[in-house]
Amino acid sequence: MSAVVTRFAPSPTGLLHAGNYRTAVFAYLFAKHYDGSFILRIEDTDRERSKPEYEANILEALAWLTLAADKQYRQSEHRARHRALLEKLIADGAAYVSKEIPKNPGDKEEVIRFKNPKGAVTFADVIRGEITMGVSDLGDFIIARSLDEPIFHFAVVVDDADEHVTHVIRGEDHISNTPRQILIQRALGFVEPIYGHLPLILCNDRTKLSKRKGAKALTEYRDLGILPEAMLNYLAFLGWNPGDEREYLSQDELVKDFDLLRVHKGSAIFDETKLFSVNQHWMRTLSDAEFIMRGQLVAQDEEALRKAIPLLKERAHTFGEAREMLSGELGCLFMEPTITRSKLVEKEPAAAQQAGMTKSALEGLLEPIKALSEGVTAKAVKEVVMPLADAEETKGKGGRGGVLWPLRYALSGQERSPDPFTLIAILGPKESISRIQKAIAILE
RNA sequence: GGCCCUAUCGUCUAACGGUUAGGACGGAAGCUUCUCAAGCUUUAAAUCCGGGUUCGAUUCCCGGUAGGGUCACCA
Repeated sequence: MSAVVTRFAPSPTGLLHAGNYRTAVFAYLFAKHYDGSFILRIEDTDRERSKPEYEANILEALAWLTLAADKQYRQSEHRARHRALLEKLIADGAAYVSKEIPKNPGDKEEVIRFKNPKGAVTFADVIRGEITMGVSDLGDFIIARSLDEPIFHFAVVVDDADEHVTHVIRGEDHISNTPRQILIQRALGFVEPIYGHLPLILCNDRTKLSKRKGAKALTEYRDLGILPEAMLNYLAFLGWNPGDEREYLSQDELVKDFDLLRVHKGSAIFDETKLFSVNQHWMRTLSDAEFIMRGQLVAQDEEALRKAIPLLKERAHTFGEAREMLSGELGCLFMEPTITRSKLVEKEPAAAQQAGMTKSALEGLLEPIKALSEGVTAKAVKEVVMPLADAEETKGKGGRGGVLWPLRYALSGQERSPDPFTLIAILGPKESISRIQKAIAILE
């Protein structure tokens, strides 16, 4: 049995989205699972619409997803071969030059049509079983605009045969193209590859994913701070699963377990929320150093940044979000916050508006915190501070919150933030004292 | 409209005739807790409908219905 060869054949006529790349993922995983090869063919036969920047984007996206092609070429490089076979088909009488009345601007007055043998074509699809389609209605379909301008159907058939592609793995939207391609194959005497038509990836409205409907280019997710291993994992699980209850698989594991036979027939909706949650999982598997590097995280205080990583790991779903947090809700770790008196005394019982209780609570924290050493852990801080807060609670003066709220607010300047123990551990006792003293000053 | 494909919780899916129809994401509740986040626990939530076949259908067959794809001198 010959080695498995699959291909991904995008046309560089736009930015490709997750649905397009899911096809690449499956073709890649299938080939690699069987130790075969994966070919990238840029289908640039449409000279008008093909653009170098789109091709560059495809290359970038594939590299990001770590889907390495064993071979890569542009379809236009095979023009001579296409021309030769077109001539052969015409010589054989299987195709002919046809005079046309141009219907649209750009239409040729002469094209090459394939002589349709009529009848029906049946082919086997690994995912769907046998499919039979009548072919008469197609008429003598066009296979080239001229000897040097083959149309998709023709170029695909020739290239797949020449590259010894054994499995044509592509989207379900190609099912109706398959019969005419098989007709061309037969006329050329090529062996028929095995087909596997993947279910489509849909938008929320259940129609084919498309840029027009707001589907992001795959590279946008990269820019948002999605990890390639997360995207790969998520994409692989759209229409496939390993058959057990594992949800997070690495590329190696995917290659090991992937099989076309377990691919679904029904289409799936692309769910960004789930993608983000998968991404969070993969972010959490990173070491703190990797997290900083791969997330391209920067902060004035590198030491504080390092200490803030665990916080980011529990909060951020993407690196973009992590970067925002560093200057947003976690900004207090790097910059002194501005605080207001009214927020500071928010937990003060209504009876005592003089802020006296808050002030004394903060003052009571000064000495114990001062006694802490630099590099103290959040747990150790809690052991010192919590008893003080508990004491307030037993005195019935507003509970722990009477101490913890002003403390946390003095340190963070935020209504919502990590707990004060963690804050002190990251800021260090010295900076913490400084902030608490400023809060006390406001209450004078 | 013709042709083709498809159909399990809101979403991704498991269950190759026999399960209390399982898991994950999301949701809700509780615990924890000064807040947020996380974590832990609990919970709601599905076999499109109708016929067959069978002792027994999510599963096999047929018919509906619904959704999708495709009908270019694009790919």
